[in-house]
Amino acid sequence: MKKKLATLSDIARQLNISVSTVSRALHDHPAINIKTKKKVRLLAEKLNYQPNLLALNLLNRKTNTIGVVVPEITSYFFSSVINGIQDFVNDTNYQLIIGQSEESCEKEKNILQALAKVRVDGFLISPTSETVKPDYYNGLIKSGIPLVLFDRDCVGAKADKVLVDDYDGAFQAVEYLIKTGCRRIAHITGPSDLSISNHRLNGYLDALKKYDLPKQEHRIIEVEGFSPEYGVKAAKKILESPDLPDAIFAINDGIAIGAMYVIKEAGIKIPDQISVVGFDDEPHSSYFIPPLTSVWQPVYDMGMLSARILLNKLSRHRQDKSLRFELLKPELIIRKSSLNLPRE
Amino acid sequence: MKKKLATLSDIARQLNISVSTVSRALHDHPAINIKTKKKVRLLAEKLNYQPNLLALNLLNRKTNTIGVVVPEITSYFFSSVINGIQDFVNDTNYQLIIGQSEESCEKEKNILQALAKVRVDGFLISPTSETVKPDYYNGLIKSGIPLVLFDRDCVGAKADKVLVDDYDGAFQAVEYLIKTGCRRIAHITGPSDLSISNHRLNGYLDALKKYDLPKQEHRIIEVEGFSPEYGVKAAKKILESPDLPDAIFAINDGIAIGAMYVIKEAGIKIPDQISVVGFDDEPHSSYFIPPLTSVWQPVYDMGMLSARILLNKLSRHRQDKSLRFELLKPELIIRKSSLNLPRE
DNA sequence: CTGTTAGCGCTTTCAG
DNA sequence: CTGAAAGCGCTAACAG
Repeated sequence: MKKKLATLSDIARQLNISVSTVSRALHDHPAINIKTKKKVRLLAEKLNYQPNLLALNLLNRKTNTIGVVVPEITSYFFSSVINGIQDFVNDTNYQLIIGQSEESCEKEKNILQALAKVRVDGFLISPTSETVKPDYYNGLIKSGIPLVLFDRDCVGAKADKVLVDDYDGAFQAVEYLIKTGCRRIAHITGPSDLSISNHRLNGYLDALKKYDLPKQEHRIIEVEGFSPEYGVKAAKKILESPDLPDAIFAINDGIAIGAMYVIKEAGIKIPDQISVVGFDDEPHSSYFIPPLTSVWQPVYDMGMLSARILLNKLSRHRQDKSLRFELLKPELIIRKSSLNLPRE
Repeated sequence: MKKKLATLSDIARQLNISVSTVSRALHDHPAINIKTKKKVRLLAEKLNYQPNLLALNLLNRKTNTIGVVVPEITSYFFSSVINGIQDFVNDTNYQLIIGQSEESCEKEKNILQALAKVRVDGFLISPTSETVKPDYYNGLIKSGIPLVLFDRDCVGAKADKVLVDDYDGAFQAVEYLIKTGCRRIAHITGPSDLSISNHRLNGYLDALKKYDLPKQEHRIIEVEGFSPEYGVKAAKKILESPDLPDAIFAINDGIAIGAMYVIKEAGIKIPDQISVVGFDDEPHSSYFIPPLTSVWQPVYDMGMLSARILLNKLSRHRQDKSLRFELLKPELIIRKSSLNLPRE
């Protein structure tokens, strides 16, 4: 049933010339008679000839595809990064193959293995929250497949990296809260294995330190996931305590949104009684009431840049060993879920 | 620099046997000496031999990849469908290549063309809002690449289809609004070329008709996009009119959220003065205050089912001409952005 | 200007 | 039980 598409030799046979002539004609090789070219082109058109990329790939030992592996695709964050990657790659002749690790280290490994088998030319990876050791990554690199890590770091991986300065984002957010008068600032942090959790936590702690505010263990709540239901849980725990905070800095918008929900339901006023700040600046966040103050990250750019770096590396034949480490700057977007900064 | 992986002939040479023997040994061919098998296996292991899929693909004229083309990947809706597809495909040896048409018919065509060139075995497509004519789809099908359409229909396409009963979802929503006492129900509809827009609009109209409520043109507002900002625009237009509605049924949650924002800002009470109902039941929707009533769709199942149908078709050698048409049932999830249904 | 040949890595007859 | 050879579709070096 499978219809066979026309091949070079089909054309060659019908025209009584050799395959190589046909190939050359189609590639506009200078040393080919104009008339022959025309003949070939015409027939190719008529037969709807499509070069068989499989053959080319085999010949070139190159597939012009790159593998993108992210923890999940449904979050605004990762899908936007992928968008950036796509848009960059669109202007090239590369294709994307996308895999989801679902935060499972083993799944990630399987995907990587499978994609290596189909001979992707390179990888764009955001590690799972379980991924601790860089061994497998380094194995891939050693076997000749370049790889760039984005958003999440994996220390020890000998790869290019494109990260966001999470520490700085968190610091900005918390410093801002302090400047607006908040003194009892709670933090909802993420899984402690995750680089971004730690960086944001450190930003939070250092901001407190800078203003001589004490670190209070009971104000730091850890959640295992990033969706609103975890925020709900965390916020309930916070509200149970008699010692209410006057601000909550959440690891991301999903958590912040869940928290806001609980707080508002409890009749507590945002931001008058409690300020709330998130991270990611998701598109819906500005439509809550009050609109959520959040740390914006250059997600799209992160995708673009990662792709650019990978393709760049791919195009250089002589592998240069230098590794790029890019740290993109986040930006605090102030909305009404936090107090106004009094003019200084 | 590109490290060459071990090939069959590498193994053959080192063992002083022929490639075919190696190939057979690795495939556990019955007619091969056990000792030879062991030798071969051992060396293959040691050399970390990986079969070259490119060669296999060329040989089999099959790539074991399927192309997924959606308007966008950043929306919860499509990324969840993709999730379903992924999960189904994971248990097979197929890979996914994902493309975004960005609602542009031309872009879609380009992607389809590119993916056909890399010889994907089949397509899973959700047409753009511009796509009207099924010609290109039918061309692909005729050329031997099977294709299933999901979520959005394209009349005339000779493909399997997996759709959601949008008409029914809309009807449920509006009937419910009527039963809770709403009489002046506005509808924010989507691009009129889009099948889902029309089906939902028709559901809305027929529900009105069933209860002898007049169709009022000025209560039907069309938007060109699905994100909150369009909802904001539409809601502002609605609020400008002196003749306020007592309910708004929005084409999707994004629009509903934008509308809710404007309404609440205007000091109008939801649901006391205006009920709001969306479509899609996005994960954030239940965390707004009031939580958004919405029509849930079996997105994940839609992905699963589409993939199942495609792979099924791919596995049958003799193409059976029968086309499947699946209409999945949506479900109204009642929350507090609409009035309670009085017990009947 | 054009044809012949070899080879990318693998499977599969066809012969031993 | 094993090997030789052909072929998937294409390109490129080498001859004319």
